[in-house]
Amino acid sequence: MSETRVERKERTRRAIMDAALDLCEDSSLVALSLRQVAKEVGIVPTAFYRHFDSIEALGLALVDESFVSLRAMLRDVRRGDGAAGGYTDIVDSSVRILVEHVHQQRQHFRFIARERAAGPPSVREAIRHEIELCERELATDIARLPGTEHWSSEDLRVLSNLIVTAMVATAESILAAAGRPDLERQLAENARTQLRMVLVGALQWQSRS
Amino acid sequence: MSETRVERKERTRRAIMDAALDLCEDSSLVALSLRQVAKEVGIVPTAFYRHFDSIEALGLALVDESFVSLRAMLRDVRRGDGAAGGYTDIVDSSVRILVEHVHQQRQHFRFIARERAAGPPSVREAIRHEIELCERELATDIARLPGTEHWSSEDLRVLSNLIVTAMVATAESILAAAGRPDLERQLAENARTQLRMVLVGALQWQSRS
DNA sequence: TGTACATCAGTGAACGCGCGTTCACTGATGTAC
DNA sequence: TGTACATCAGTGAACGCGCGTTCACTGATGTAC
Repeated sequence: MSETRVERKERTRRAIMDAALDLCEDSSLVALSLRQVAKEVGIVPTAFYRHFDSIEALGLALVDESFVSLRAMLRDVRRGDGAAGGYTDIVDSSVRILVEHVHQQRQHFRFIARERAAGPPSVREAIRHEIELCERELATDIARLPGTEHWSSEDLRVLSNLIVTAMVATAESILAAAGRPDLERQLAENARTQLRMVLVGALQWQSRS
Repeated sequence: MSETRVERKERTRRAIMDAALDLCEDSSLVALSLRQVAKEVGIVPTAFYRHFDSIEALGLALVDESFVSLRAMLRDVRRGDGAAGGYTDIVDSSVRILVEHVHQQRQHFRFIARERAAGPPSVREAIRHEIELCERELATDIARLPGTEHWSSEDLRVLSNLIVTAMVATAESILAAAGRPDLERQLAENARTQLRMVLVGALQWQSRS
């Protein structure tokens, strides 16, 4: 016996999630049918119910999975892989890591970008919540940078929200630029410039007020 | 005769567009059916074809219409209604105008935010193009601010992209906060802070480089 | 180890329903003379 | 101004199709003894 029943079930579950990511690539979860997914996986439509109650429940599982990818990226950024210190290095390494992860986890990023605005209400809410958690984490990271020692937690949150917004937008642009390396390099350069503007501006703005 | 044939046709066309904006409020254009729209309008499904070739064509018409609203807003911002001069006033009046327009043109903003990521490819492309035009316009406005006289057009575009991104995100948050005035006031305050950080940072960053 | 029974992922038929699109049509509005 | 004809927004029947969900089922895997 090469596979237990549990392993086999898990494999089908994976296949369903992969099929869903593939099939809603060009539209949205709200336009995805259970039968399309079942057909792609190679199971009969009713077998879908052995794994998920509905497409919406499948969507929530995909949100969880996508944010596992995204948190792995944030860990890399936090660890500052390749950065020797100083704002320029933080900016360069962060953008490089972002671009890498967008390529490696293309479908997850695309899923979040899309369903954040267009998914079923519960999926939108789940994504909104996860992004808020990311903003909190980033805020505590920023609080460790030199020059932010006396910031209010609200100011930290506002800055972190701005950075997350800009990086989400950058990720979306890079996804849209797939297969045009020149454009992509330009977008990464723009992202670096924007991050520098924001960091310099925030520190400057803070010391004035 | 109270109405000509042309007027009557125009009225039905309007009703179709309004019905579509209503019906895809909670999902997306890609999940909207021609029959739902026809039913909402009170015409037979086949009559839809007298006005649009497909739901996708209807979507493109809604993009055009939505950006007429959005450009009207940008004109108000540019005119600086209520601003006496100086960055603080520009920021305050711009955010106030944004919040007002988001309320007045709620469905158009929601439509753009949603279909930008989830619409049919042609609709996504149309929105992307229109937003790029807005960024160009904003770049020429920024070029008129004191302190930006010698900026490269690329830097102007990068800054303008950042501002548009932040304002789109603010609009989305305000839409999500509908009916919670306290939260909404907080979001507007955050938007003002972010705009100030960005403007201060950009000017500071520029003079260093 | 062998047997009897339980579990449960996946099957397949069936249901009523909404879908986009075709087609020939109706009848009020508009126009040419 | 009156008449004959053209236009065309909206009708209604019909089509084949994919949808979610129900139900009773099969047969391989797992477990208790």
